[in-house]
Formats: sequence, structure tokens, C-alpha cells
Amino acid sequence: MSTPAKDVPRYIEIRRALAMRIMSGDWRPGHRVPSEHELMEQYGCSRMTVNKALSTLASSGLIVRKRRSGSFVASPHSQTTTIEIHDIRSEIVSGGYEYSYAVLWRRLRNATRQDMSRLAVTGGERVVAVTVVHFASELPFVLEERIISLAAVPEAESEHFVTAPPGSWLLERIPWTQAEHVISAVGAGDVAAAHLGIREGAACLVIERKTWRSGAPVTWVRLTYPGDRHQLVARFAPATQAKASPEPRKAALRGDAS
Amino acid sequence: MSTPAKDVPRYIEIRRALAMRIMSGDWRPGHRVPSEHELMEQYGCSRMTVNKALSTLASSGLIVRKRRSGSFVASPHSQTTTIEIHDIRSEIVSGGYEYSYAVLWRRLRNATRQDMSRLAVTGGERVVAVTVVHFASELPFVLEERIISLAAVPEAESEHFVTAPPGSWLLERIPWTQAEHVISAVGAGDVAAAHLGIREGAACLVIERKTWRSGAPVTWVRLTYPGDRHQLVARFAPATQAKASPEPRKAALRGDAS
DNA sequence: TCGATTCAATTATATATACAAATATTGCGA
DNA sequence: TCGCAATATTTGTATATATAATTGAATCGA
Repeated sequence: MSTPAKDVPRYIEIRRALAMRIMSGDWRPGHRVPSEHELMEQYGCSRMTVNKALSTLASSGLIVRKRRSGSFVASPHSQTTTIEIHDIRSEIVSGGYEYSYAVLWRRLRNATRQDMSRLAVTGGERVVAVTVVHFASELPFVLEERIISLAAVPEAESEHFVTAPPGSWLLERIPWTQAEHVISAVGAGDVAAAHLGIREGAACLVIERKTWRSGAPVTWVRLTYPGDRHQLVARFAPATQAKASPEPRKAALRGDAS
Repeated sequence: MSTPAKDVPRYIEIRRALAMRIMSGDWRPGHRVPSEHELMEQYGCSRMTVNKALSTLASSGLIVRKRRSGSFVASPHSQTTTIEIHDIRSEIVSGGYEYSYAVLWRRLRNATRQDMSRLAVTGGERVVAVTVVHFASELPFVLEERIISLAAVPEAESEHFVTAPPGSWLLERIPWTQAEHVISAVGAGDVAAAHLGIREGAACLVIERKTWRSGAPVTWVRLTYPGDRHQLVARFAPATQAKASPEPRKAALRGDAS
């Protein structure tokens, strides 16, 4: 009945066995898992192998480890889950829709007070503000309002986003970043309602993202999705497998075939 | 100017150095990072140490590794971010509010077709359906609609949730689970509007969660938050430190001091 | 030229070992 | 009994080494 374990490495085998005991409820939160020495005897392998199993279990949050005390089953006081927020283009294309976008307007300006608060800067730098609508097969999919710091991305001064939308364009130039996402629900304002073709006040899923690169603010963006057309999906299972989230599905248009 | 690295382990030091090169844009996506042998010479340490640095970098998604080919800087085609969805009680308490809840109703029934679809089961098992409002200092905070499979949690048959709300009660009994979250924005229905004290049609942030335990469905829950009072916040930084998400903040009431 | 085979580079896993760091427990002395 | 020092346990890190698996590249033969 258990898995035949054809070619799975020792440390994954051990990790799975321990994860099973925990997730089945056999070992309750706070329970002490055997020490590395005990497991080493139990499984007939070296301490380093056991250590790898336990370390990865710990990094996935299933256990906590403490020197001299031992390893203990963690208490899950929160559900942590990984969501993938995709590039809008691939999000639409991979859903089987045809992608297009339109730049509504683009402006160069000195940062307003609002811009500064959004970018989390104090000095009044110059910014590009741009608003774009993305379409999934002619249907308005999301409204993108963006501010780009020219200090961080000087090339943006002369870029009009005719060949690529701001998100993709930036991703090309700012490869790895830190980000903060805020997800909320708001009623559509008049601008959003007009451009998304929805009723004013209709519920929208809003994702705001601030992006830094090595501490320096790069861009702020607000994505407004019509609430009846879009949702975020996230799967989570504690690491029995290698990855923390075995199959994190992307944000999807509603009404897809199950 | 760089960190003095007082007592940081070798492998973290190496990982940081590599992460810096990647995040600064010095090494673009697709760039081949030196092989373990090269890094081993470069840093004057053993291959296992380099391997640990690279493995953890890979598991955090900053690089991808392939045998015989080498390790390459990953292309960030999606922003993955971890959000923590807390136990509602601690969410409210840690925000400095006083927590209370009220069970609106609770029912035992054979699973309706809707119940079955929500729990992702086909057979008509018996379920408990319960609806609860949670308050943050008297203010309605969230509406919880829940279905619990009696096959998975028989004790729920006689539980009326007077000492603990269903979420906490379940967490006590079913600590480790897999879950799927769906986050969306919807206009408040009449029930939600009445119990949350908001206008019908007002935007609400809705989190639906299906929970399994070793493959068997346990519970389904829909949490409806008034959109103007609640948001989800998630921070992400690629692993320069040990953890993938250094400081994931919790869902928060709006209007907190910045 | 094409395909199969061999070779070699690189990562993946595993072992044995050593020492360091943290800290719970024990024991000793005042 | 109280405080402190010694001790032992457990995890954390590092090394040296060995073997396996994967697969790009080169070689060789027809």
C-alpha cells in the first residue's frame, strides 16, 4: 500500500516518512521527533543524510529545530501559501486567449506626493506614469496603473511601450527584485469602470505591487481586475515532495472548463 | 562598504555573493554561474559547501541547475510570493483589537450538491454547515461560511463551537493539511451585507479554502472580508537570507498607522 | 551525412569524520 | 538551598571522498 520507492534518494525517503507521521496527526505539534543519531540508526544511514532530511523539513516549516533540545513538530498557527503572480501577457496567452494591450496615456512628471508615497521615497524624483489596459481576446482583462522611477530606470524616459507593455519591458531590464504585494477588493472607480467595461462600484480584485532593486524603489503598479472575471489560486502542501508548493496554479479567468 | 561577515557560515556567504551578482543584474537571466569546482577553488572551500550554497539558491528559485550543463540564473517570468493567512483570532488580536465571534447557525445535513462540489467529493456524506461572524472590537470583521466533512472529523457532529470558533477548533484536531486557496473579489450578497454591516454589492475580499488531509477532504470555508477594511500583504525577496520570504506580513486591518 | 557509441563535465547523493555552538542537566561547593 | 561550573546532548557547519546519474560533446563507422 505504501509507495514502492523505486529510485527515490534516501533523504527524501526519510523526509517523507517523517512528514507522513506529522501530517497524519500521528505526531502532534510539539511532539519531539527522534534525534539525528536515533534516525541514523533507525534508517541505517549516515548522520549527514538524516541531517539533510531534517534540514529541508525545517526549512519547509514542518518542524523546528533547536540545539541540544532536539527537533519538534511545528505548530501551524498560520496557513502560508504561495501564489504566483504571472506576467500578464503569459497569463492571458496560457489561458488560450489572444493578448493585446493599449497604452491609455503616459506622462513624465516630478513625483507628486502620492507618487512618493507609492514608491516609498521622500525626495521628489522624476517619474514616468503610465496607464495601460490589457485585453484577453478583445475583452478588457486588467487595468494597469504604473509609476516608474527614472532614477532607477533612466531608459524609461524615452520609452513609449509600443512594442512591449511596461511590465514585460521592465522585467527585461530589472531582473531580480524584492517586492511587496497588497491584495484587496475595491469597488471600481469611474476610470476603471469605463476602461474595463464594468459598472461603477463593481467589485474588483486589486493587486498593488511595490518593487525595489537592492533597496532602491523601482516601480509601483496597481492592477485592477474585474472581480467577476478573475481570481488568484494557490495550492499548498507542506514539503513531502521537493517543492513547497507542488502545483501552484496561476491566476485564471473564471469560467474555464473544470 | 560590504558586510563584515562576522560569523556567517561559509555557505551563506557564498550564497549571498552569488545572489548579489544576480539581483544586481550583473548576471542576467540565463547566465551560467560557475560550476561547483570553479567556485570551490574561488572560495577555497570544499565542494560540499559550494553545493549547499547552490542547492539552497536553487530551491529558492534564483537559479536552475542541470546535470552536465551547469547552473544558470533563472528567468523571472512570474512573481511568486508567499502570503500568510492567519488564524482569524490571532489576526485580530495581534492587530490590537478585541476578539469575539458569534455562531449564526449550525446545521447537520447530508451533503447537498453544492456541498459536494465545494468539498470536492462525489458521494453524499454527512456534513456540518456552520456560519460564523468574527468581530474585531465589536466591528464585524469577517463572515465565515464553513462545511466540515463528518467522515473526516466525526467529533464535529456534537460540537457547537461555543468555546472556540470552527477554524481554531479544527486546527486543534487536524493540524497539518494540504489546502487550496482561491482569492477573489465579489460584491456583498444580502446575507454578507447584513451580517457585516455593509452595503449590498459593496466589494468584498473573499478567500475560499478547501482543505485535505492525506487526500481526504476535511473542510471547505469561505471567508468574506469587507473590502474597505481588509487586505492581504505579502513581501518577497529572493533568498539572500535563509528564508524565502524574510518578513511576510499578515493580513491587516486598513487604517493602521504606517 | 547520419546515427550510434563513447567520453567527459557537472550535478546529485551518500558516507565518515571533525569540530563548533548552543543549551539542558548535573553536580559541586559555599 | 542557591549559584555556578562542568558535562553531556543535540544540532550546525565544514571537509574529504566516493559513486551514480544525466547529458552535451566528440568520435567513429557505415
